[in-house]
Amino acid sequence: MNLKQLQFVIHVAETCSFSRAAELSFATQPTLSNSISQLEDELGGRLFKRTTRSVELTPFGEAMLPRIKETLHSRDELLQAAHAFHNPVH
Amino acid sequence: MNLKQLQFVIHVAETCSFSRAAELSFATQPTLSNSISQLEDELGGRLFKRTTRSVELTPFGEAMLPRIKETLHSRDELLQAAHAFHNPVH
DNA sequence: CAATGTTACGATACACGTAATCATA
DNA sequence: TATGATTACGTGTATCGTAACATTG
Repeated sequence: MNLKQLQFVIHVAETCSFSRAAELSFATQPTLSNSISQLEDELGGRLFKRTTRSVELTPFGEAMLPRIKETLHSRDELLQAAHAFHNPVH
Repeated sequence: MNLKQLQFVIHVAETCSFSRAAELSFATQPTLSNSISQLEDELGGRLFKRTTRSVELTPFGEAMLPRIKETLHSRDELLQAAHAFHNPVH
């Protein structure tokens, strides 16, 4: 599991599409597809239900999404805090 | 920035030693040293003050540590939630 | 000078993209 | 059958470990 995979999940959930999520992520569709499959294997279940015309979160995906967002949010706060430390508000 | 680097930081902070942290992390000292240097570059400052006999957190490191722990904690909760979803308590 | 962190460098593995394939609305 | 996801596969890069080096208490 890594942070990039989590960001991919967010983008897929937001766009309901692997191809559009790939654009958002500056990656190709296969790269994103593989990366998410790998994460799904690690988490023990599918996060998305795919058909050729639609992508939607599974119940498992719904359950994981808030946790995933929280983890990415923590990362963002960490980066912001690092930046703020070196550029303090006077 | 990745989760492994964050875990390395925790181990170094806990042991006050790169070599002991490397053991905890199942990595070699150079690997850990490089990985942390890379993170420090990305965050814009040294997290640890090194001498040959001691390693201690810098003020910047002190400031980042809680954020780092929080991010790793979020990841742990995500993994636990995934496990719990497939092994619900009856 | 002994213990510990860093640098250099080569090998291996992994991530990524291209191309081809599969699936379904 | 056209759109969009997956699989196959080769390549380039990044990660990791070994060995050599630097540093300092």
